[in-house]
Amino acid sequence: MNLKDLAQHLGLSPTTVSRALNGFPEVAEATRARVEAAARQYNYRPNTQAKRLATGRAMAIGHVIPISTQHEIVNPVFADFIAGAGEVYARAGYDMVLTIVPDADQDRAYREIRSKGNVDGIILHGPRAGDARIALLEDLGLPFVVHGRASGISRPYAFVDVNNSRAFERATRFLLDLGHRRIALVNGIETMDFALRRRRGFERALAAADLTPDPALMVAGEMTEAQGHDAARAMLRRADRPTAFLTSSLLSAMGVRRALWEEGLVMGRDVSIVTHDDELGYLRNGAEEPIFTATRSSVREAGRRCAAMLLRMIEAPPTEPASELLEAVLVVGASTGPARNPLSLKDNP
Amino acid sequence: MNLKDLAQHLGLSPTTVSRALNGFPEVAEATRARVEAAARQYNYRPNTQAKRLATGRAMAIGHVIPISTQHEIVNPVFADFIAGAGEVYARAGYDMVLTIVPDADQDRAYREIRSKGNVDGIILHGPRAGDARIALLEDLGLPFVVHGRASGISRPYAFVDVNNSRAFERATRFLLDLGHRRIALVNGIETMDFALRRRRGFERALAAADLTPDPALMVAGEMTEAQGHDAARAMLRRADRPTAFLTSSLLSAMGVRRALWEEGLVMGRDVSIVTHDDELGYLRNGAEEPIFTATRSSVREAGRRCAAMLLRMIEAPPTEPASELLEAVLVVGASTGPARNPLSLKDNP
DNA sequence: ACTCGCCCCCAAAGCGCTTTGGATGCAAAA
DNA sequence: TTTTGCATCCAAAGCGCTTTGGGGGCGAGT
Repeated sequence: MNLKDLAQHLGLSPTTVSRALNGFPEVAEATRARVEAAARQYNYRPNTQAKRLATGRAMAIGHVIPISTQHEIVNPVFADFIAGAGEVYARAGYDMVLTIVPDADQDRAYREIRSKGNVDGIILHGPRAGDARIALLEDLGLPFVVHGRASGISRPYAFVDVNNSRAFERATRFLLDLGHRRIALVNGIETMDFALRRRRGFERALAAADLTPDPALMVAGEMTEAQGHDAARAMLRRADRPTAFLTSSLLSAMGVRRALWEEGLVMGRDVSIVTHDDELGYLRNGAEEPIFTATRSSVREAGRRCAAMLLRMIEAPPTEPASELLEAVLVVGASTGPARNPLSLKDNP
Repeated sequence: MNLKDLAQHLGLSPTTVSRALNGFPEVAEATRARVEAAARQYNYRPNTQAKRLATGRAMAIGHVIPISTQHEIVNPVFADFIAGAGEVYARAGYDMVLTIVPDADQDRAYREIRSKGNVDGIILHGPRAGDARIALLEDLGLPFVVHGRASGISRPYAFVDVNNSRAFERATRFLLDLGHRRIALVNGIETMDFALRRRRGFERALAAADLTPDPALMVAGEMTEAQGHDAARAMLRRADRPTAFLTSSLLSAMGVRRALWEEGLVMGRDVSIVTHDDELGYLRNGAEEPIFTATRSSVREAGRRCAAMLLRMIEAPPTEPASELLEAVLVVGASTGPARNPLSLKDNP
C-alpha cells in the first residue's frame, strides 16, 4: 500500500494525501480526518527510502564505534550510551545506524558515510587528545557531537562531556581530607582524553596539597577487573604501599577490592577506594546504598544529551557549537575511611 | 557529484556509467576503466537513498533491542554481539540500524519497521520461551534470525544459539565427578530462554546422578556482581551449604567469589565455581590461564554467525530455515577442585 | 451581475539511481 | 553485396515520495 494507492482509494490526489498526512494547512480538516482514518485502516506507512530521497534528509544518525585491532576490546559503556541516545532518536523518529570500524580505517569510514549520505549527523565516540577526526568531520561539513573532548583542539566543536578532571580532583581531595597521602591511580588508557583529564585532576589535587605524584602509584590500562587486581596487588606488595586507590571504573575497583582481600586488608578500613561510576545497567554500585565511594555520572544520560544536542543542531544549525559539561557527584559508600598508619596495620587485625 | 554529473563529465549516458560501476557485462572494458578512474578522481559515491529506492533493497539490517522498563538493564552482551555482527555487515556493505524499544511496544515496533521498509532483515534478541515475536515476524514476511531460541515454538525458524543445556549439563557433571553433591545454580532470569535451558541441563545432570535439585540452591536473577554475591552469601550461611556454584555469567561468578571470601572460604579448595563465559571484550576470564572454570562460547562469534546467516537468507531465500548450534567448551581454571566434607571445613584453615 | 480573493485541491516535475527496450556500428557469415 | 549477430551504448520509464505552481469553485465585496 503506497501513497498512490491510498490516494486512489480515497478519490484524492497523492498531493493532497501527502499534505494531509504531513499536517500542511492547505487541506480541509474534514479531508484530513478522512485521509488519516484511511491511512490507519489500510495500515499505510510512507516508504522511508522514498521519503528520504525526496526530502534529502536521511532521518538517521550515525555512530561510528572504533575497534582497536590491538586490544580487541568493545567499550563496555557503549551499550548504555547507545540506549540513552536511542530513546531520544526513537521519540524524534530518527534511526540509529552503527558502524563498526577498525581504528586504521576511521578516516575512510567517515568520508564514506558522508558521501553515501545515509545519515544526517554523527556522534563521535572515544575521542583522544588532539583527535584528528574532529577536524575531518568539520571539513566534511557533517553535523557532529563528540562524546567527550579532545585536549589540544582549540577550534570550538560541539560536545557533551563529564567534568572528569574536576571529578577526580574532588575525589582525590576527599581522600586527602581523610588523611591519605599515598594515593594510587588506576586509570584507563591515557591516549583516551577522558583518562588524561582524570589524571590531571588527580595531580592537581595532589599539587594543591604539596604532594608530588609517585609514578609507581600510577598505572593506565584496560579498565578490567583483572587489570585492577594485578595493578593493585603489585602496588600493595611494595614497602611504601598506598593507603588509597582511585580507579576509573567499577570493574577496576572490583579488581582492587579482590587484591585487598588477598593481602588480608579490609576495604574502607585499611585501604580506601574511590572509583568512577558510569551507572551502567549491568554494573550497579549497590542498590540503595553505594558499595564504593564514587564519582557518579550516568553515561546513559550523556547519551541522551548528545543525541538531543545533535538533533537540535540538525533542525537548526547554530552559529556557535554548543557544549554541555556534566558534573559528576561524589557519593560516599563503604569503601573509604580515614587513613591509618600503614606501619600499624600489622598490629591491628 | 552525482551520476548525471559524472556521466556528463565523461561524455557518457548515466546508464552506461551505472552499468560500468556495477560490473555489468555490456560495457567495454576500456570504458569501464575510464569510468572507474573518473569516479575515483571525483570521489563519486552513489547516493544510498536513491539506490535503495531504485533497487528496493535497504542494504541494512535491523536490530531491535528490548529494554524492560522494570529492571532498566541493558544487556551487557549486546556490545560484543553487535561488534561481531557489525564486522560481517561492514564487509558485505550493509548498514546496521539499531532500535531501542520498551518491552511493551515490541509488536508495534516490528510492524513499523516492516512497513517503513528500511531494513532487509532483522536479528531478534533475547528470545523468551514461546516468544510471540517469532510468529509475528514470520507473518510479516521479513527475513529474520533469532539469537537464541524460544522453547515451545515448534514451527522451524532460523536461529544461532549456544547449546546451553548441554553446556550446563556438562559443567554440572564435571562438578559431580569432583565429588560435589550440593551444587547451587545462580542463573539468569528464567523467562529468558537461555536461562531456562541452562537450568534444564543442570537438572538433567543431577537426575542422571540420582540427585534431586534443591530449590533453596537455585536462584534466578539479573546476572550482576551484586546479585551473585547476595545469592551466594545467603546460601553459604545455610547449615547445609553448597560446596559448588554454577553461575550464568562472569559477573555473577565474581560476586560469588566475593561472598566466599567474606565467609572465609577459599575458592577452588573449599568451594568450587563453574561459570558460563561469553568472552566479552571487557570481561575476560584471565589472560593465558582461565581464572574460573567455565563453559566458554564467544558471543561475538555468535554475532558473526547470526549476521552471516541472515545475509545468506536475504541473498537467497532458503526453503528450510537454517540453524546453528554452537557448542561451548569447558575450560578448567583455578576455581574448581574436589569436594571437601563441609563439616571438616572448620578444622582445616 | 461581475470581480476579487480565498480555500481546496490537483498535475507534474523533481530527488538520484536502476533497468527495460531499443538504437547504432561493425565484423563475420551468406 | 546483403544479412545476421554481437558488442556498446543510450533514451526513457520507473521506484514512492515531496513540492512547486497553478486552477476551479464559491462567498464576499462593489
